[in-house]
Amino acid sequence: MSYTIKDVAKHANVSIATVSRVLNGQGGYSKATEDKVHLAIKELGYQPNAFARGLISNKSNTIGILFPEVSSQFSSKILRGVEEAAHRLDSSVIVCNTASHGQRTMKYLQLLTEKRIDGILFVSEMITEEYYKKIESMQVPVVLISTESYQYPLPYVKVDDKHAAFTATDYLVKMGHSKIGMISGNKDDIIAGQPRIDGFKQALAQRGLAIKDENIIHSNGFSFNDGFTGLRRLLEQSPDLTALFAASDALALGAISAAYKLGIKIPENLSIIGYDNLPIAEMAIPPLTTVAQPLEEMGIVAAEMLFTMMNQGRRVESRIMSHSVIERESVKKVNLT
Amino acid sequence: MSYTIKDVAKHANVSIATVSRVLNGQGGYSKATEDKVHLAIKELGYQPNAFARGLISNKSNTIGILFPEVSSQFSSKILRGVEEAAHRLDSSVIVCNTASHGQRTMKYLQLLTEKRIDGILFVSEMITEEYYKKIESMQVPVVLISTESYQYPLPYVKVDDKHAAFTATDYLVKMGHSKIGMISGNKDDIIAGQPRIDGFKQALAQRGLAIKDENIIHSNGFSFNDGFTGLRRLLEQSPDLTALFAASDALALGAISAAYKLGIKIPENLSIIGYDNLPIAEMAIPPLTTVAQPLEEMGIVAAEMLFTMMNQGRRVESRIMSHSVIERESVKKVNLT
DNA sequence: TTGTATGCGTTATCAC
DNA sequence: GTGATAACGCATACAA
Repeated sequence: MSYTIKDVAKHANVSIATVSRVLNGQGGYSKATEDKVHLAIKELGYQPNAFARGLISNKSNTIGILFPEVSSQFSSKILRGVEEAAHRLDSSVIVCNTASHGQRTMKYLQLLTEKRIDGILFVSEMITEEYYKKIESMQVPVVLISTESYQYPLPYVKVDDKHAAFTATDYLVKMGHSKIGMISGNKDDIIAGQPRIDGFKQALAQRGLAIKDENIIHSNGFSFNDGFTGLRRLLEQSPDLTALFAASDALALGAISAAYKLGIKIPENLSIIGYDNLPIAEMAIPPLTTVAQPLEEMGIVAAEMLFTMMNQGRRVESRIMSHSVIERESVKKVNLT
Repeated sequence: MSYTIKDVAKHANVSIATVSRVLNGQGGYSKATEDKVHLAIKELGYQPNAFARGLISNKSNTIGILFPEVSSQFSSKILRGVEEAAHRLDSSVIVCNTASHGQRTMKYLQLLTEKRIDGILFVSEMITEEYYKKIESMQVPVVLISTESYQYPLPYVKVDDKHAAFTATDYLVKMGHSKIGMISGNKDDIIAGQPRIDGFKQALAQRGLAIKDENIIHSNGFSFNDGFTGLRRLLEQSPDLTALFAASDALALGAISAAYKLGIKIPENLSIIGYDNLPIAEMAIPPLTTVAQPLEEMGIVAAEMLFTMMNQGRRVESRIMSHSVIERESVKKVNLT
């Protein structure tokens, strides 16, 4: 197979202990032997074996990250950030696509345990009791991304959904709109669903605007199709809306598409603000004004939190990342009445 | 730390050999001991240690995949497929973002070697001599995705770029267009650049249409921005084009955006066909007609190829995946003159 | 400054 | 059917 320190030792005429020492740069050897060893390593093309190292150190230099769906722009951006942070610390990242499926998630956790990964990142999903117990038994640090747990003491990094939704809605109001609708995600989603609805309502209330149920459409999810069908339904209920807050960029894009079919001009006839600031927001026609979540940075921050937990063994504070509205061209300023 | 088979053995009053046997379901033990062992495993919450197993088997049940950029819809889709196939075989996948950077790529390969991954997937990038030597020394199967190597005998899975570009262009011709332009990627890219240009030209030639240099814009890449600026440049050179083949969906979306700014209606004034069929194609306004690559399936197929190489140790045939045009609304049928 | 020996958790080869 | 025990490749405590 491949060479071991034993081979290197023989080749360099030293003991394996010495080889191990120079390999880890621990000092305690002469320059001469160091050179000898390095030479032998090079000549043989020796490659350290992470299995053997891991067996001793009980560390894998690998972290695991679980997504409900890896192939979304949302996930990709986070993954990009995580990967970057991990790479800086010579760590690898294993991706897991849970498909929001309990059994599948548990299987991943099992695999990750056996591989003795150093930490876990959990994205966008609720932590069930089953997950938590498993995680706890793994004795490994965990950080939540874009979700949080009310029942279990797990650190997280996310934006304040309610606040961000408030900001989005308030932006619409500031631009002169008073008849504002919303297409929300699933309202049973206590992280990304209800809080954004609450933020929306609170912004209206604070400005003294009426909150009407027929101005809100509750979708099943946050997808393009949800937005597409959502807009039709919304406009049937409330034809006179002048502005719309979509709880995700995908929803917003779907709404824009539906508007296009319906002959409704954006932003002339209807202003739309999204949520997320995915790459697609910029590509939309018109370019989508939206509330940005710093996804890539969230990935970096979460990974860094994980590493400090791993390496320094200390607890870490959750982080609320700041959001901001990115003004593009889907919202029109309107004269206040 | 965590329990070992030794603990389990003691707990069940058997030897570690027996524990190992039932753990691997090898038979050669009585039902009674089997139950005893299973019970002990459960009671202790024993977790096998992949390090120890790997040390013996020299297998990690992990594969590595290298992308120039993980956070693109293109990469995500492939990753999704790979992940799916790997999961079915209880394998994990480590993602690496090379940023098309030689040194970074080499470092990843180094990490993957040390971790004794079972196979490598290489996406969208040229294999340099340096990479190939490293890969060869790793003694591990490799499959290329959406790229191929003319110098090294590495199996790949991709679509036929030239053919697909031909198909796209020919579709435009069949729809009645004769003044057709192209925004290509980098023409120095011998995989996704030049071949698509060749396919474009060949389709025109076959139909007896003139091939004019000013009808082709060579971008630096395949991005939205390249398409955005590309369309302006193209139209300056050739104002009377009625149709456009964009060598990627991102290019196409950029072109659509530019057209929107320019007051050019798609498809009334200009028909556009893209390449890739990413999710964004469907979200475009108008929805983009495009040549589809089955990205997710390519990921699955490539991973499966890798696994048969790994497990059966035999060589494997490269796969040309079939493409198809997805008709949406960005191409208008025109009367033949 | 260097070498010897032990153990990390498993699997596998022997014996019994 | 079952149990010792020797690897696997490395790090490290202890000797020298």
